[in-house]
Amino acid sequence: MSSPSATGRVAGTRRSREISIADIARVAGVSHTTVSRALRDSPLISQETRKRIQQLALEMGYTPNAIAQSLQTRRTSTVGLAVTSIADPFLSEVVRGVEEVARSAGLSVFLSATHNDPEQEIAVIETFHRRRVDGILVASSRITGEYKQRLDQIRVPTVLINSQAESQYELLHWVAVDDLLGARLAVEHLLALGHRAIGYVGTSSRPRSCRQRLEGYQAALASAGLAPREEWVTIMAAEEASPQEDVLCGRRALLRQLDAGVTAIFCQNDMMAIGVLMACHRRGIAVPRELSVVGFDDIEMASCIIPPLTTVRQPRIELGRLAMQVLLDLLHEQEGRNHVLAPMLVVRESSAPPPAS
Amino acid sequence: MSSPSATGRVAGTRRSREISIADIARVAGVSHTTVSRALRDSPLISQETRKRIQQLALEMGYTPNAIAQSLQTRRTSTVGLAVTSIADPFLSEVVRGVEEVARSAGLSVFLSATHNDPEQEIAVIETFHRRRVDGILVASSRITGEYKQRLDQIRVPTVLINSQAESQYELLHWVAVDDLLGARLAVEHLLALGHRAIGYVGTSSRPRSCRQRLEGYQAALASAGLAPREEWVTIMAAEEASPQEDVLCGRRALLRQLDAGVTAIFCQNDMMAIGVLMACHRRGIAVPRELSVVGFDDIEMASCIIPPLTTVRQPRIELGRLAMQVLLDLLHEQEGRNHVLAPMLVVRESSAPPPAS
DNA sequence: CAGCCATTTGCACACGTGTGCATTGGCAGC
DNA sequence: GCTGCCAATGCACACGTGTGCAAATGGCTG
Repeated sequence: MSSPSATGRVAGTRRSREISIADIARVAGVSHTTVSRALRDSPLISQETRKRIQQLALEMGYTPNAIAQSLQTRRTSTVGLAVTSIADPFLSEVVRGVEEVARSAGLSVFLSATHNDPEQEIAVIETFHRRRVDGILVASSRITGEYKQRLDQIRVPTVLINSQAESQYELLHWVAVDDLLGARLAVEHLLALGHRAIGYVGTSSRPRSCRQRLEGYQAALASAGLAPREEWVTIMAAEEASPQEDVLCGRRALLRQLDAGVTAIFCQNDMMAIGVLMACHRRGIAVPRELSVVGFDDIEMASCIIPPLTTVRQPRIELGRLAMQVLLDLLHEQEGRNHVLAPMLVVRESSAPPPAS
Repeated sequence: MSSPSATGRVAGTRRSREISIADIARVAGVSHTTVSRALRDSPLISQETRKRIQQLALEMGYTPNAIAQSLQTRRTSTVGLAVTSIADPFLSEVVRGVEEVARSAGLSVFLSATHNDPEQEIAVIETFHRRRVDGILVASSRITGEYKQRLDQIRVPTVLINSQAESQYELLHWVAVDDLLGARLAVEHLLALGHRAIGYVGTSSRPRSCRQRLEGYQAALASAGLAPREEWVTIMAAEEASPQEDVLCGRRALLRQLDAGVTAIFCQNDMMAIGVLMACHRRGIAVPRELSVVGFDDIEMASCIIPPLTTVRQPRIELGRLAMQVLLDLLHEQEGRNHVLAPMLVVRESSAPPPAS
């Protein structure tokens, strides 16, 4: 599969030591103190020497050693971002938002994947701590209660994004989308179209959003005077929280939903909805004529597939930006405010009135 | 849009100093030297005190300070990864592969976006250097010749992934997919189906892969004894290298391609192909009956859309893994071998014989 | 019993930068 | 000329960890 081609120059000549302020000091005939101050534009240093030293630093190709600075100042200007899956289209946008804000604030971002495994999540956070990040962001966290006290001990400002842990914790900050509202918007849309038998397809890999969206679904049905039937709800068992897995869950769920006799399906997320659509395509079921399908998230793909998916839009980039903003506030010793973002219904072409029976 | 909800505990109680090996030494009644050695399992320390100190460290909740370690050892166990766009489905997988290998080697990854802007790419690399990363990975690099000498000065092991820079540079290492071969596979597939008027749609935002795929396209046509016509080739001007932009380019390109009278279109990547498909959908053109469309990359979405896209699969995760592996070799003072990965044709349902005219 | 060696521990310095305080030199005011 | 003040610079230490070398201890051998 792979073929060697060119061979780069061997890294034999060991990387010579980087030049430091001491080197500049030697050349300039001053102390390293003066250089340090000159480079930071300290008013203690005369305009003249300041310019001279800055010029010299430039000529010598000096790059400040952030490691040494961090050790001294006890701030690394670094944050850790833990996500369940890097290739998840939903999380990609969140990461993008985080990086965007972090970068403009002069912070660098460590990215690590947890694969939806609490153990790995803890390991990732410990690594972040070891590297003395100034703050930590965790998307779809599944940290359990027993680890909370360790987090308390570490005492690094932490913000959770759409936490999947069932128990909240007053020490942690968070940013999340209102799942309950989103689910209600979706189901009310289907009800308004005339559907009466509406199914819900969720996954156990994200327990909290699954439960909350289920509750929103049930609330909407109840408001319409409908008693939700047990067989309308399909929760697929899954450990991994990957797009592939979600699609598979969606595909597998279709049969059960059809057996339950629903005319519309509300899915926990877009990938599962796409799985349902693919299964429909395979079985020759016309969407939305015979069956309506609604997703959740509004990932890029939702508008690209055929039929374009009716879904609930989560402000994904905004979620990342906001989480990073909250973390910035915490780093500036301000109190961090938690946020609940409102999702939005996006009607496309995968939903329509039920077939006249 | 957002509503404040709970208010977290104010971070007022300033994070007390982390405990250090000196603290452990004090409690254990030994010197910090002994603690340092004991924690690193040095044979210089007696089994007994080693155990005792390790136990103590555990009880006191000690976490080694990687910053201080880095300053001392001059290795940060850190790599920088620069990508043009974080939310790009192609790059997401590459990032995933990189992170996977890096993590299993005990390295942490800094992630930064360059937005396909050489200036920002340089700034990102400078930041990585300031943080003294052990190595740098750049996906879709656009670094120009004049910056090369600066890179030479920095002297950080660097590996390029699918570099878009036209001029190669012997000091840098790289991993790439064989664009020329991929394009030939795609076009030969269309030729085998009977197409004779085949178009090419590319974008100027990734000049190198655009050129190479164009060359592969031309080579395939030439091999079939066809003289490629100028109007069959559409290169869309674009600065940004984002999925959205690519889709737009694809949509806009369709008209020109139809005017040129082609019966099949080979696109520089899947997002552009999706753009073409969407434009077809809008104009009521049936794919593949009236027009065949072939993409490049084989992103997740390619198999989810309707019709499922015929495309050229790039081993994306493998690309990331391999790049990181080459970097690891370089870090271990071994010579780094450059690699060319072979892409693979994936035939789905967006390609078929041309309509009988 | 002296001397040697192995084992275990600590001293002191290094990594590169930031900063409180002391020091130096120049100049104005008396 | 002396004093006081201000501007400019340097000394020395700190941040937390790793390591070469010296030192202490104890056991063993000649």
